[in-house]
Amino acid sequence: MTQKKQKVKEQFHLFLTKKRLKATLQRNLILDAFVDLDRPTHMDELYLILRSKHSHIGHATVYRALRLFAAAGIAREFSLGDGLTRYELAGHGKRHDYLVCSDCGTVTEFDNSSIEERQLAVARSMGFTVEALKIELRGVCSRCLTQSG
Amino acid sequence: MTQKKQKVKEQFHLFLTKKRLKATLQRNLILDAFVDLDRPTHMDELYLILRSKHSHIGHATVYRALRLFAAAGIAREFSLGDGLTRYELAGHGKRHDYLVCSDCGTVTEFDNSSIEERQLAVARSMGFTVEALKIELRGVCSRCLTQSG
DNA sequence: AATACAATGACATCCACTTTCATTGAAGAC
DNA sequence: GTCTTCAATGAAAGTGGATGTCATTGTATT
Repeated sequence: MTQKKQKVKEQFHLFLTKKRLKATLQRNLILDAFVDLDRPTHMDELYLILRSKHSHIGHATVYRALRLFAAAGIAREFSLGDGLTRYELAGHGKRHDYLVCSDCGTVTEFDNSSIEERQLAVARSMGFTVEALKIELRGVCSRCLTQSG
Repeated sequence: MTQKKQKVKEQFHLFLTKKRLKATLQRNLILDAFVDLDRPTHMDELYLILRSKHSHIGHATVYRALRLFAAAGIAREFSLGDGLTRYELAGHGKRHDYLVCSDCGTVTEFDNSSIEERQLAVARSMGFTVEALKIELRGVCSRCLTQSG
């Protein structure tokens, strides 16, 4: 188990204890799958991964677990406009720069700090107090480009 | 009627003629309301505006009209992750920079052309072929800040 | 005016997500 | 270790935004 995973699991169990909630088998399995995947995902993807190994997990439980992870500060909830609620491991800072492949649908993150500084400056000059910033690029990732070409 | 509105209506009727579709009373009313509002909106907002004056419009018709506007190139469809499909007048270029007020929910656009080139350069350096770019800032707009302070 | 067929709107359906509720199971009490 | 409490689970029902269905209405061409 990686150090990062260890830390996330500790954080989650601390949260459960604090709120007098229970550490169930399902929650552990879902958290493992979520951390192991290590990229932004959504309920259905996790559900399929989990069902392939453990057939006794309901989809409502996966939904509830993901919301719980968000409440625990382990995950961040976001959306890309395709109707699915997505989750990513928190702790990447406040940055939310996504590359969404319009071919395979995979979401990857990238770092764009120099540009964000200027974005924020423009917004502030309009009297807007910025709380969150999201940059979303849609296109074709290098893997899909190679395969189709 | 503004020049812009005139132009949009002409474009729409050209589209209808080309596709052998019909210019109905409802479509005209919906287009008028959409252009007059002059900011990004969604079905329900338009529906309420329209119903307050013309009780003979069904919500399915508003949905269909908005999709038609998008097909005609008059409107652009987008989402902000709140489950609503939003539409804005097209023709602002390919840029989609939104300021979303977390207090009043109003969406305003801002122009950020100097930054686009750098965004694209970063993505391309990762082997990503960019098709669309969306920047979304959440925060409190100057009007809400003044009212609450 | 007559004809053809797109558009409308009430209603049903879809889909992602949430809630309900009877049952199961985790964790503290003893 | 057993008991007790009450949160968690999962199957099924419910929500809400968006879309499909279909009989009827309305537009535009003949």
